[in-house]
Amino acid sequence: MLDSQLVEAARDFNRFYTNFLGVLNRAYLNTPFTLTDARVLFEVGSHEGISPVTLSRDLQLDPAYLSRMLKRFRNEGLIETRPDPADGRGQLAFVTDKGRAAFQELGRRSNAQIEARFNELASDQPQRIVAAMRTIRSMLDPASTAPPAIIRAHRPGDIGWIVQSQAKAYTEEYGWDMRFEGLIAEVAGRFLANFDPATEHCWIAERGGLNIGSILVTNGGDGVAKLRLLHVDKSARGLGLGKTLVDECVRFSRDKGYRQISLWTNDILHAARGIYVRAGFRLVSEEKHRMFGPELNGQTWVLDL
Amino acid sequence: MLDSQLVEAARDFNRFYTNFLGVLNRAYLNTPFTLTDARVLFEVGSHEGISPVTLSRDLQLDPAYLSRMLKRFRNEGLIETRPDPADGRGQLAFVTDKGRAAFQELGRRSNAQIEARFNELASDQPQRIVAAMRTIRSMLDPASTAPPAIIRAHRPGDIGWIVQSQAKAYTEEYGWDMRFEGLIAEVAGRFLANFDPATEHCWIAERGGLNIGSILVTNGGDGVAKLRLLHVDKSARGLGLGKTLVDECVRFSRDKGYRQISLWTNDILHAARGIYVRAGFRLVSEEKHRMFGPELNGQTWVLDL
DNA sequence: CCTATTTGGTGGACTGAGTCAAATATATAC
DNA sequence: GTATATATTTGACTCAGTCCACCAAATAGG
Repeated sequence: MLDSQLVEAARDFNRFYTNFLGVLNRAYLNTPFTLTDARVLFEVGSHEGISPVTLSRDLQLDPAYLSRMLKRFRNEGLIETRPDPADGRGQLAFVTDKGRAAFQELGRRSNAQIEARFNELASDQPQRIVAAMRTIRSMLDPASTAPPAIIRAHRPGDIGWIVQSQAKAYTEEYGWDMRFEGLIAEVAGRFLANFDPATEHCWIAERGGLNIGSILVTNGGDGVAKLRLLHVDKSARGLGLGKTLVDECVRFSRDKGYRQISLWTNDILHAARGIYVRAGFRLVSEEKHRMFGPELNGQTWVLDL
Repeated sequence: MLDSQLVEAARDFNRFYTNFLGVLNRAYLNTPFTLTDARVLFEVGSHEGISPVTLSRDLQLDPAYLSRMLKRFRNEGLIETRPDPADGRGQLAFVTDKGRAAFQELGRRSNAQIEARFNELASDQPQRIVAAMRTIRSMLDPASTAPPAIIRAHRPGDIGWIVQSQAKAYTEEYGWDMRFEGLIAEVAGRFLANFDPATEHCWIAERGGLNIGSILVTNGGDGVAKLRLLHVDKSARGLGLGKTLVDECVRFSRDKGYRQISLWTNDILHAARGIYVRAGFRLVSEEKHRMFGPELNGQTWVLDL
């Protein structure tokens, strides 16, 4: 059965990760806290006003054990508890300043451990690991919500990411050949080489430290802004990110005094075309080409500002 | 720092997975074994003839504790130990039939737990989870970093990877600014755009599906081959990969009838310089520049073929 | 060859993390 | 009002895991 292999593999991973976490959790050996202490402190610190029941349910701890632990923390001045005004039986836990300091110190140690691990890895491995972790988590824990996407200016490495992610995506999805990667690498390279912050910009959409989308505006001269390299990673489609990115470009171009935005795309990229249409672009020319292997319909769209 | 979000995300996953494993491990509650018992029994069962030292190292257990545990297992007829013929101090542990039965029963329970989880998921989710688990494992488990490095021609996405990994590395290590990324993106883009397989080549060093190094030869005209974009990821340094890549380029250039190879580098890249020197390159010119921010010593090296 | 040091394994003694059962007080259901 | 469920606490216990000291065999150094 196919399933049994998967189960076996998952079990194997669990054994491995049990060991791995065991090693990481040794970090607490130099502190006065046990792993469980740390988990509780962390939970109280990050959900102020949490009740012991919730705590014991979330962390799977014996209420008696937890009660004593909270008492200890109270005596050590790490937390405070107040009666729950809404329920005479319950109470709410808060960290004191001292508790917060301890909790942040634990966080720092924990981060340092992981950072040390990540530093031993190849440059793009941490991102892949985190992406994989997110995959697992999103499936095993449907309640977990993806962190919100943010849009920011480009940073070192981002331009390479744009080239790589788009090259891979279009090769896989449409069978384009490497000339496409060559084209975007050149476009991206020229953008950086002649970058004029006053009239040009690159936006990267990022979610939880992972890049998920990109777009850029370059100065085409003659009052025309060129919109280029719009792309949204397939893991982030359907969120309206493409529209947001395009809107951002339009707003930027208008602010900077361009009179028109133009862009070049290919008709098979339906999702992108929909975005352009809704943003008010109009198709001005179209020609068949074979620049990337398969026969394509190249299109030029413009928007007057 | 750039990485802090990733670290945070990894820590978050670890917290989640600690809980998750905690729940799964409740499977042992109905058996006479603790989680640690089960881990040891599993390890002995799947590595017959394993020695207690190895066991205590692999599972991070106190040798005294383990010794007592093995004694208990021996008394209960679950395992047998024989003296190690190769080392009078050591011993080797084997499971008995009864032990094997117990160990398989534990495996069944464990599988059942995971199966139950998987059954609640959509049809393709288990596969994706397992794939993600493999990703994580292959990167975090040093033992599985074993696969040898291979060197191959470039494929879609590789050029973007070159740009990204080098931009990140040189920004972090030497503080170069984004103009550097622009330069290499342009170089890489032009390479692909005008790619002539008869006289040019790109090599990617890969290990276990991950890119770890690159180099390329372009036609500089006039019988001169240009060696460009040599880079080895920090996770793969010290393996002689740089040398191998350069040698490959030299051989290729000789085969293709070039009369000389030339390259441009910066003197602070000591490791690279060592490789060039050993390959027989000689320094022909040098000039200070500030192309990437900090003041650098650009150098041109050549090798007559 | 003898001596010093390291490594594999074991027993004694302890501790404290975590469990189980019972008690108290408040809330909710009918 | 009674009955039952929920939140928290206290008492009493146990056993998983640790620390230290020791023995026996192996290895290293002179």
